[in-house]
Amino acid sequence: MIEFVTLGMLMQGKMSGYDIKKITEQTVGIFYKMSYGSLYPALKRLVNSTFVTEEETNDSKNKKIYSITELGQAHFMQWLREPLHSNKREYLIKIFFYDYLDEPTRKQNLIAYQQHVAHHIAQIEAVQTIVSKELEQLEDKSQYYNRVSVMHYGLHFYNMENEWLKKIIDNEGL
Amino acid sequence: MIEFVTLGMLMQGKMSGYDIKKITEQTVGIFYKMSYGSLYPALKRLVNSTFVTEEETNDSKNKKIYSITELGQAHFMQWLREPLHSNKREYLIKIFFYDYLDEPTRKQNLIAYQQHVAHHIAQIEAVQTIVSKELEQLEDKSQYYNRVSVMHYGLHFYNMENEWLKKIIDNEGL
DNA sequence: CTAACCATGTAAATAGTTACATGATTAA
DNA sequence: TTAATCATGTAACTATTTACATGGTTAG
Repeated sequence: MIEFVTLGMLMQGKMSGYDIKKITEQTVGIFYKMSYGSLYPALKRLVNSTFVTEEETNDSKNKKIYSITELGQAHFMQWLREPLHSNKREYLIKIFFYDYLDEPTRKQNLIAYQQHVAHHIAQIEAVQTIVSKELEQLEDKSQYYNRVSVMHYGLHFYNMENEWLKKIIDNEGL
Repeated sequence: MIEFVTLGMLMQGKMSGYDIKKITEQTVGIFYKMSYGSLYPALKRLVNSTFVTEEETNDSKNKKIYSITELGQAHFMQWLREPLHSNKREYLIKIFFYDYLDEPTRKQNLIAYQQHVAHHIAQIEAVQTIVSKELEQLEDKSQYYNRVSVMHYGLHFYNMENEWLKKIIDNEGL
């Protein structure tokens, strides 16, 4: 994961490890945390696999500038083209970089993802129907208030995602 | 994390590891994935620390029934009382178990969490103002469409959370 | 009788955090 | 001159996934 975020950040130009972390924080920092303890080893791995090159500045600041290679770009683009899968919010990182992706693939992947979301909504709604019937037969419903509220959260969450996806699929807003 | 989810599930009664996983899937499965590879070692650790006891059924099914001890309950409740912190959706797991928590602490923690959410919203809105000004000066705004959309996602997400929290703080809905 | 489900577990790999360690530069 | 920021890195730890391995029970 961190490798692709790093490659994605390097797509806009060469920079130091420190800068990669700073820009990551400023852009996708709300839902993706990057620590130096994972970033620097990742950069080393990326250099070893020739997806990235390292050049040392011999000026006073002893920093290293990383650039993405053509191989690295190809590797990144391959990852970007793959279908969005919902775990760990990786999809949001990918969508963040979707300006690099061609429109047909972008649309295709977003629609496929939206179908997953729609499926989740249908699933929760089905459970909700069963649960609300079961709750009716109980005297003390308040005993399950928080449990049921978390189920509602799921519904709110996926509905929000669905609305958002609908908009961006049609390139609305901005 | 898995220890507390496990303890939480055992709060409603004794059951097998298999059942713990099944119930976890059925309830918080949308945002928390539990695998046997983490569950069984966790159960072993919980038994070692006397938070849970294990009894073997000597019938045909060779299963083990786990029960939460008083010490385990105290340990779980201590965790539950702690402030909600937003990383990794742990807060949703906690809120799911909030029917076990006393109302004042529940309300206090939810309000504190809502303030974090409000802070995030303010932060994104501030960034949005700067970004939209910067975008105005560019000819090709569409180049940043997806990046900006992900920022909007953040706003939608936190607004959804804020609305949801507002409702459950006042014990509305159900 | 066989497929789906019940049931438990380990080993290796993956991924990442946290704490530590160091030192230069810049703005107040 | 001192606090903040720039800058890089390692080691130990924590947590979890994935794949493998095994075998019993139940419903159609």
